[in-house]
Amino acid sequence: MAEREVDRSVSQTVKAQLALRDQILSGALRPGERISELQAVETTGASRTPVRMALVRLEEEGLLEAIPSGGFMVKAFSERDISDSIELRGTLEGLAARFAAERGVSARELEPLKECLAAIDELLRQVPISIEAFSSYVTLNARFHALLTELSRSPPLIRQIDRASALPFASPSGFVMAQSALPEAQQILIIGQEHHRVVIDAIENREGARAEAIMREHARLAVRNLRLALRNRTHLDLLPALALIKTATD
Amino acid sequence: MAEREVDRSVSQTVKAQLALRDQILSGALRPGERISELQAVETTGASRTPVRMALVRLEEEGLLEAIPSGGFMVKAFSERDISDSIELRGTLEGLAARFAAERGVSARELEPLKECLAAIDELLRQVPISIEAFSSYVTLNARFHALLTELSRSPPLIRQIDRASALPFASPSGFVMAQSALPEAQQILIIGQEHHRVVIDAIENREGARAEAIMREHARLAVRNLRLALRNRTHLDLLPALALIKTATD
DNA sequence: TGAATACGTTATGTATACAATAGCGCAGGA
DNA sequence: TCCTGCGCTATTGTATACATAACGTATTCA
Repeated sequence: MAEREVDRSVSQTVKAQLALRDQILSGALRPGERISELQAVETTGASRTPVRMALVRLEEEGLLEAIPSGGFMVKAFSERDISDSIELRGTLEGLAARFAAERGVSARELEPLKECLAAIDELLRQVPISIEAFSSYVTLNARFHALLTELSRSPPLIRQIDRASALPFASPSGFVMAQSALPEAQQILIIGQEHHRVVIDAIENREGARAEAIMREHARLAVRNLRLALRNRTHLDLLPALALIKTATD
Repeated sequence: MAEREVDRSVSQTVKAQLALRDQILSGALRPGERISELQAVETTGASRTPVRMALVRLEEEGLLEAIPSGGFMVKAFSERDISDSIELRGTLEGLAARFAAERGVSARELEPLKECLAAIDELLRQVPISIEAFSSYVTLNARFHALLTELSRSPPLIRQIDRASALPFASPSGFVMAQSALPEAQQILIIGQEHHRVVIDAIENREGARAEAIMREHARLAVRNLRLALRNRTHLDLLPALALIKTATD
């Protein structure tokens, strides 16, 4: 009995939204491709009304684009769009870090951040890092960034960062593997981890400007990371642009 | 014949969205108040489906909040939320100004900005400034900021700033009058105009850091402006929080 | 008298039927 | 052979009907 209720515990709208997002981010729907409501109804199992609500939400989320004559298409992103998105998110995270530093954070609140840090340290001890470890890193890194954002205690900022991260953090993708194969990956991860360490230190010492600066630097590292990945794009040609954003921000 | 077609030229969804937004921002629906679909159907003239789509859009826009048990309510904002939103927008505009400066902008592209600047100068020559002039100022200022954002040539950033500005710039409100009555208003406007002048200069001379810094300072001015207005809140008690955000950002 | 439960009403979530429009194809004429 | 116009089809936009869940009220029992 409990098994069947799993389906009903989530609204049809949410179910449709998740299913469609997966289809987009997995590349089943390619950038530029028009999304047919009827087809979405078939693949998601929901009826047209919740599917339409999901489409509207995904449009607001930035994954879809409204077609003037009606309907939606999967949005396409240029390389510049992607790197700008990374820098954008870094700027917002910088503000969040500054807020955290200026407004003060208790040792107890920093605890989960430090645990994340330690866990990532553990992973990075592997040389070279395995694909599984890299995958764990991606999850832990996302968690670190989310926790850091929360420290700002600013609902509008948290909300905005969530929206700016919709693309960067949404997708599970094969890109992770492609990137972990790069020889430079390990170096970049180590530098990124150093940034994590510094931002915690800055927040602890209530150095707002330093906390902000390091997060922006962190984003610039991610942009370098993206460029690097794009130079080795042999693995990537078939992946949707969104998958690119994801990993480049990690 | 043409008269009736005006109604049909806009989709029911858009019509409902605009109507509901007006109701929220005008204060007809108070923060925290639940929005009844049925009531919205009556006041907007659209049927339930487009009304629901409009509600979803307004939620994504940040004006509404989903109620766990179903339905939507008008979102309420604290003073801190509002000042954070202003600083947030200033940070994004700073990034936009930096992009504009670093990426280069032609003299022709700066022309509309300078026209705005001159028009505002003209208005500020009045001492004290009239309510009508202040109202024109609000419009011109919004135009200036929109043009500046465009100069970044970064669609993701422009989009994000639009979202961050949904609250600041959306509302026509009686708050304009309340603020223009403050004796300090004129000084603040003059300082703000100086910021506008500096950012154009910085962009022209491709000084990215300076362009960014001045826009962030501009936001801090707006926050001071907000605090000032809140100290004289006699006129404001009956206005929805959103109306506050609007003017404080101008 | 107060609290708890049951029932009824109301509002939201979902599905589907209907309408309108845009795009496409075919056919006919120049 | 190409261009134009008409008509059809497919898909989206809108409306409404149905189902379900939540909230309020009233009644009953402790």
